[in-house]
Amino acid sequence: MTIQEYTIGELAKLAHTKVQTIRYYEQKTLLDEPVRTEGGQRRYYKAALDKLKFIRHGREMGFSLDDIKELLLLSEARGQTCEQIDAIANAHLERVNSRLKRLQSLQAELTRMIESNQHGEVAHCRIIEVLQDHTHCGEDHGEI
Amino acid sequence: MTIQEYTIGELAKLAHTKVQTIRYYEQKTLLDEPVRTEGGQRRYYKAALDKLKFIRHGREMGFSLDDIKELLLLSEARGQTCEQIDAIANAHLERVNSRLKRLQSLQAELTRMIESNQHGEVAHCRIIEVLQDHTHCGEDHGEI
DNA sequence: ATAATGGCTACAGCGACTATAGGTTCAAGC
DNA sequence: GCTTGAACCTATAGTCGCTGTAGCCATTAT
Repeated sequence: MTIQEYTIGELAKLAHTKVQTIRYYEQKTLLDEPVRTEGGQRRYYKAALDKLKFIRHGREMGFSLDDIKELLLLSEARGQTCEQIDAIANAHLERVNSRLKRLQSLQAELTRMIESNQHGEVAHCRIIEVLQDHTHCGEDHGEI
Repeated sequence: MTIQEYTIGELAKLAHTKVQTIRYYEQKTLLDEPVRTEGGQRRYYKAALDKLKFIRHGREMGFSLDDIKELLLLSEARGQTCEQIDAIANAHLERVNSRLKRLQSLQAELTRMIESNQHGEVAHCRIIEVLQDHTHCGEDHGEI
């Protein structure tokens, strides 16, 4: 009985990723270089699948690849406190919070703009007016 | 008395943009090619400033450059109804709404994860646990 | 033995900028 | 008129996180 190996395609399917994405993560050193067949094809063990799932889950939660790289490192440093991990997660939450605020005021402004439109001629289109003149806006809005 | 001209740097300042961004918009044909001095430097009239402000305002509201290009075109087609303009704005609002939803559930999940953390050793770090195992999540979350 | 499938590398492209290098032009002060 | 320095010019590469392509090679099933 030999231990189970996966091809890159199987790994991709199991982690709901694309093959290229896996190779990209390897290039960015988030995934270790796997063993290769004599012909040069990648073969993975289950540990790689776990790591890949960790990365994908982190991405789904909006962490950057750099954040995830550090989280992976820290997660292997057992025995220490998880202060740093907490800090990364909190910093990310703050970014999400501020994006949320901006998106909410953006939504309000778009809704207001669209609702006040009279659907008449372009010459009196409220949407164009608002875009032309910032003072029509009720709030300040930064980037998205 | 001659009509007022702006250098690219003045235009940038007035529209709170960077000089490179203006050249980028010209390259992407959102801004017309301006007149040039004998030495080859760009000189702008006020119409270009208005257009640039329109573009910036659209970007702040999250419209893509392609959307803005079309909005600019439509805004100059006076006499027609603004159905198409309305459609672009509504499509954008829908994108904003769905991004908002995803971001809200992401925020909830991040908050839950961080709050349930015991701040102990990495071996028992709840944040790492959640990232390792998707079943810890209360909700499905797509991309950001 | 062959064909189908899947793997390999290397590179280009997305969107909306931003930054850099290496050179030229302009406006102001002397 | 001359010099200086700031602002301008073009062209190109980099950002982030992938995704897609081209042209070739390996593996597996029949």
